[in-house]
Amino acid sequence: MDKDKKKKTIYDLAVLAEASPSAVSSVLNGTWEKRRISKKLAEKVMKIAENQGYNLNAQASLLRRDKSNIVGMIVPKYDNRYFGEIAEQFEAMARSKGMFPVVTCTQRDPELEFEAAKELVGYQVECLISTGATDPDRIAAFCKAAGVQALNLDLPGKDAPSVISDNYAGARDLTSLILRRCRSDLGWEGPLRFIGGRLSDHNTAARLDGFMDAHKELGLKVPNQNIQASGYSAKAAWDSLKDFHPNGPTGIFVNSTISLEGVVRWHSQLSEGTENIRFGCFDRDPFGKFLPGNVGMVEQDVLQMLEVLFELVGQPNLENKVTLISCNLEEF
Amino acid sequence: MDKDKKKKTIYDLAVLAEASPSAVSSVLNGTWEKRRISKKLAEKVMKIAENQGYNLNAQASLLRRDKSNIVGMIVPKYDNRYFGEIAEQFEAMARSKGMFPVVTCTQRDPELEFEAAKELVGYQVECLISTGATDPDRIAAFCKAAGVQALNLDLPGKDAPSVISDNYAGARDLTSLILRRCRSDLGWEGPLRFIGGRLSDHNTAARLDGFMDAHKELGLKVPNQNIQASGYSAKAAWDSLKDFHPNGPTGIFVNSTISLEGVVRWHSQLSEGTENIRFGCFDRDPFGKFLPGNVGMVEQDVLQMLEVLFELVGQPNLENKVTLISCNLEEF
DNA sequence: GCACCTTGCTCAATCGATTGTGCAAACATT
DNA sequence: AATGTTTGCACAATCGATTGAGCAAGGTGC
Repeated sequence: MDKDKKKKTIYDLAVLAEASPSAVSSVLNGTWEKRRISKKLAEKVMKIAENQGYNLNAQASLLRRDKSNIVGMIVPKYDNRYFGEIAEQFEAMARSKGMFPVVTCTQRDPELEFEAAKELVGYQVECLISTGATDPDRIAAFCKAAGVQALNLDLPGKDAPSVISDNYAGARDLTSLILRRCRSDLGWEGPLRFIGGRLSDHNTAARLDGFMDAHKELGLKVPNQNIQASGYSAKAAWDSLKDFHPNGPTGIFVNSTISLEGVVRWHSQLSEGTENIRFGCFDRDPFGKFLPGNVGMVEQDVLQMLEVLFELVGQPNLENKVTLISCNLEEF
Repeated sequence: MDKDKKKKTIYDLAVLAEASPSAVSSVLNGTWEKRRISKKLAEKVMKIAENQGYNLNAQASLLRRDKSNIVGMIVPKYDNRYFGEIAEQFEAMARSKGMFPVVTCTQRDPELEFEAAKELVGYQVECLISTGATDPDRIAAFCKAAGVQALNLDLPGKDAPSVISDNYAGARDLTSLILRRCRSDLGWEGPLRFIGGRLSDHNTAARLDGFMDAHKELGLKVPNQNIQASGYSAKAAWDSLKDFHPNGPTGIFVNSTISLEGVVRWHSQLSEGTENIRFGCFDRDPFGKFLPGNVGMVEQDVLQMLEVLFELVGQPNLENKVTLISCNLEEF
């Protein structure tokens, strides 16, 4: 049964079942009734397949069929809960819909993103989802040329439908919360600092808009040097704060949990005044709640995003519009 | 160029280049010099492929070739840094070695693990890595029957080579650290509690051994009710602590960051005495350092594990032995 | 007894790339 | 000029499964 290491094929089974390969194939892929194979032969074949340890060769099967049922996704990193949950839920939902998910992680590297996209298209994905991609339009263009559906998640593009969080509203509400808590906890009015992210990226820009508007509502002006969108890394966030030794109350809007790592490090290294600091973070981490000074986190609604996304999968001729999904603000 | 949505094939290119499909194929896969195709034709074909947006059909290519260069990995969850880093680094290392990684997340569900393993084998992976698998031996048996190499990571199995952390030593050292800090910070001698994990799983058992031995070294006995390996979930950890209101100093060994979430929740909900608690956690999280009461975390050496693992990939006739990788203990 | 339908399969083409073999033309050798 | 060698490619089989078409045996109706 497992004497010879070569994989069994339908031809091997056909010999054993004294039937034709096509009969074997139709039994194994469930079309045998449609093809008028007798129940007797079907059962015989299935039994033989079972104890020969037969396993379908996906390559051969996919090559011949017109639909692959594979959905591909690229994600930038697994270093935070947000993308981790996206990947995990995406896989679960795809499987529950009878599709085969392939997720690949591209390290926020534009070239790798594109290479991975090409590879996935080579694997005949029916739909390719670019999550948080640096250049989603380049991928969308490639997909279009290959006749593959492209969708964007988390970060929008103009050449494919996009499903993203309502970053503006989430950031505005978080900013208002931090400001309110600064006033109630510290008797301080603002303005806050904005730490992390990249202004060139759509989400950071939208969040900054919300940040500014929340200040405006209270008649507050934000000085330019308070905006430090220094990138997506803990070190960058720490660097942009390390020379800041507040001599009174202060508040910070932290743009992403990865930046939060740097902010918390800075916070913990201050020699004094840490009790006079309040901050909040766009994106959630289960440990965030227990960090001193943290007044709230924005949780992006991953499930809702993916549900909306999956409604688009397989739909032809979609408009390239952006769907906004509301976030949940959790106050501590 | 992208007028008709169908993908270009080597046959399309062959017509355009006025050459044979085999010539086109060898140009595109780099064997054209060996096959004595002229540089002139090669360049012509490459140019045509370029502006026709040609992309290799992986299915067709793999069907014909003997080596797929695909390495598959199943991971249980993306809800912690450890598995996230494993997935991310695995993909990066596989790519740097010219392999194509496929990682799939199986939610700690034994059936899904097995189904996913079968699917990956159907995709002709050359090696299948079971990470933290509930039943690695079942997967290994299946792989063996299909002639596919199986390897285990994080949790060992007896039917395939395994690369895992030195859980015993890591846990022993962490336990010693917590005990030491309990004495120095709180003037309390122990014994500690052990929270999280499953005793049926090898790693929890090994860590418990280390935990017990560290106590033994100090002549401490651990009562049975101090051992609460209640599973891998924050809620389970919280449940096993929620009725515990220490009336003096106490210390906890937390087995996994997911359990830590529950422990920290319990800790934060205590009405008094939180300053008399010390804990440490097996596995690292960047926010752990800032949690009040946390004296240290064990970081598993993912890079080293993967390097050792990749040395095994592709090797025939390996012994099914377990390789232990040392952990790093970080004290706060 | 003949036409016709149903049942239960088999045949052979096909998906797109790879690769061993073969062969004509160009070139070199004596 | 005859022979051998190299160059440059094309042919056709092949990987394993899928699927439209076809065919023989058996049954039915009149």
